[in-house]
Amino acid sequence: MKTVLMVAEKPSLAQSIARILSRGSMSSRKGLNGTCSVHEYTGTFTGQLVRFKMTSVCGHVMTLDFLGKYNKWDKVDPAELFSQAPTEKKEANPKLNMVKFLQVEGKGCDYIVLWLDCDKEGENICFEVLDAVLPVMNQAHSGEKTVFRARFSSITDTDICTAMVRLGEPDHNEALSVDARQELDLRIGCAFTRFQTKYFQGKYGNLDSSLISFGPCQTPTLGFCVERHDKIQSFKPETYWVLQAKVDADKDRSLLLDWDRVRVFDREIAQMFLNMTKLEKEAQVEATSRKEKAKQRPLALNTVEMLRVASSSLGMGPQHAMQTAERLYTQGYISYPRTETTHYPESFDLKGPLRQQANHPYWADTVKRLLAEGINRPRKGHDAGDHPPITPMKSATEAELGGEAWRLYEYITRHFIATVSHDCKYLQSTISFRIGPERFTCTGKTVISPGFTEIMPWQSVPLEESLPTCQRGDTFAVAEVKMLEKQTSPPDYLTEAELITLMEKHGIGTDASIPVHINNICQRNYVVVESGRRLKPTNLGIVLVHGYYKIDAELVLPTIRSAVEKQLNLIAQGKADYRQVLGHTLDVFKRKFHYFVDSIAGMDELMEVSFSPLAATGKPLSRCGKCHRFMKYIQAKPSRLHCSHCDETYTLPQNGTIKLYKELRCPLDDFELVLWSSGSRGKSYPLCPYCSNHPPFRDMKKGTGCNECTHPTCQHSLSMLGIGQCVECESGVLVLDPTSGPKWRVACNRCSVVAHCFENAHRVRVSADTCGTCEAALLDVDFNKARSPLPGDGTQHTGCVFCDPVFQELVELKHAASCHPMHRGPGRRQGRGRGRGRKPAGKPGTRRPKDKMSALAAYFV
DNA sequence: GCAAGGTC
Repeated sequence: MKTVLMVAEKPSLAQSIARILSRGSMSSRKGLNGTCSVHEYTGTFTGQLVRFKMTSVCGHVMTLDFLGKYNKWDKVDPAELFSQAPTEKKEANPKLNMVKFLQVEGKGCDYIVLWLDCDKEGENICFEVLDAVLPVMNQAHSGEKTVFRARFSSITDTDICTAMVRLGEPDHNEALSVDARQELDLRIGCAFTRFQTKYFQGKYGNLDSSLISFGPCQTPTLGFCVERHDKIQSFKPETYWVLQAKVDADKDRSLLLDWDRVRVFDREIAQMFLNMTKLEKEAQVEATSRKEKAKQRPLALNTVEMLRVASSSLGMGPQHAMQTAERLYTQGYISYPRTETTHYPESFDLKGPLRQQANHPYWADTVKRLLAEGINRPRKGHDAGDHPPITPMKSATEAELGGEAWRLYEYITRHFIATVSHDCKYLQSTISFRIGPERFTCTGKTVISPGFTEIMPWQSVPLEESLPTCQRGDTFAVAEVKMLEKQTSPPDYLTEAELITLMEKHGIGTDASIPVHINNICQRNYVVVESGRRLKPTNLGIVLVHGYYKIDAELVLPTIRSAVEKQLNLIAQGKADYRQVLGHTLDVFKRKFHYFVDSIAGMDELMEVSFSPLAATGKPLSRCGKCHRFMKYIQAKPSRLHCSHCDETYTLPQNGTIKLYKELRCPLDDFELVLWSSGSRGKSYPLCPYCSNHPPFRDMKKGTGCNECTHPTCQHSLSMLGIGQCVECESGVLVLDPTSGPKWRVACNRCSVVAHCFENAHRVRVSADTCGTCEAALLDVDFNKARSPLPGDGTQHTGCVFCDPVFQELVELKHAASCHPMHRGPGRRQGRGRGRGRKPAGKPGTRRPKDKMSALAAYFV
């Protein structure tokens, strides 16, 4: 029997589609990566009985990057990234092992049906899948078609079944347009980012961002925030005047009337109108009207609307809201949360999900009434052909979900119920008055039936006292006419919700990536989130945007994306050649880049005003090995040491504190050593600022400390303080932390493993001798006489931390505090001794011992 | 260390 491989874009879709096509009779198993499942069933395909294997990828299989050597920032001129630097496709998520997985499942299959999402990205993924799978599939008989594309616009039985009988072919042009986008984004984004970062980090000490990034989505996103900031800054308040009249309605009630002229900006004119009206005793009713109006029930919920409401009403940032929604989805509480569609498919079962909510403690009454009286037909929304709108999938309580997840679920559910509720109906009454020659109006709203506002109370029409009944010609006594002086007020900073709307409107990002771009500009410290989730640009953000405006406004305008996308669409439609469009667009941006580099002084002038030069930043800390003057320690991200005399900057490891290390010097370059530590429960090690930036030995990596240095005799080096191979990671060595006493620590120089040992010992040294069993270096330990754990009155003991029975009791394995609990190994019990790294006595392990002697040997080779 | 796009 022949086999048909079918591939969807995500595991959830593979399951839904397989369930539809197999009519529920499939057998499922997990794939080798543990994430994707394979659903199998038999059926007919091109008139023959076949075995179907339905599975999925997880989004893109491949990602684009430069060849390795072009990722070295200090060796490559960013200008080279536009053309010379070659790119390669790498596996997008190596942990998922997607290529291998596809090949295992695809091996021996005869046909392939591609069920990827029906957008350009999906079309591109089709070819990523084919690249992986075609080489291992059975060879086609001559002329037989083996590759098929299923095109569907919703995940409904009819759509999926129709797609299956009308299979087409994947569209190469659409896929190519995505290849072009990837390459443009990569080359342009990286070139500008590297140039800006290096240029400004090399000049200023307090930028407070370790990366000055640029991108065709993130930069316009920042642009919106700064545009609002500029409007606020340049706002000049204007004074205006308003007439306000009050008439007596009943004996104890008065009505406030609005002036039909709304406001005037000339005081004398306002005064004139006041003079014409203030002596009038009566207000005459000129007209009355009563209109029934409706406030529309909401459209079905899509992603961006959910993110807007989450930000503005629930106070949840888009990134966080999306994570919460994803969790609700994987736990089965809501439907797929990434969709642009606001229209329920015709076959969508609205009553099913509604019935599930019929006993919910919060909205049972509303739901029961809807079910009894009949639901309202939802409004016609937009069908993007991706996924149905976001709806609840099962009932849940606050106690069950807790906190944030509950609040988002509650909103999604209330929104869903609202979409099948009736519109809110209210009566709008208007009375038009004349006082002297001036006209005034009074309007009031009274609710006829609340409709959906019952379940979305925050949308309800505010309760007002109804207007008095009257008719044309009636008169009311004027109680007061007065003139109010007011001022126009500036707009406030952009809210996240407004920003999302702007991004959506200009096509910046997609429903899935909008939260990422907003998060980016926060993380880069271009904007900060203020109260009410308003985004206030920082000095850095403002200077960048103003700089772009000065040099080349197109770099920050929202049109930068749409202009490129227009070109890409030509590729997709087969109207333009992929190579030509790519080459042309790269050429345009290469020119822009060179112009930007040549004009950078224009942006620098703005930087100077807000930021201090390196030489004027930081506090003197340690001495330079070249000039022996003090270098300044710059704490702001990225932390570094700067020697203003030599005009050199040495970067330091991030996310920790730096102190002077006893004024000790590196024997190689005479730089004073500093001590890096990662907080009280973490690790610490000395490092030489020069060696860390210019590793002296072949096997020492950039950015590392003395605990990775293979200097044969320096007392701080790995050679002198290293004990043995790490118990958990492959390449690390456990190194004694010489500063850690009296709570002595031995820490891995690569991973987060830390062993706490010999509390209260007053001296610990690494001996030149090694353990006969495991080849680790022995430790020489002196204990305090009063608190010695040694038998008898002994204060001195030499032994192996892993094998010595006395020491084993005194060693406890832990992970540095910064390590996430998820990645922690098994508990402390395993920590005694060498854990899984331990090898049986007398049998040398397969792994080369990385002890002192072997490290030395490696160095002398 | 960089972009934006999928998805987990």
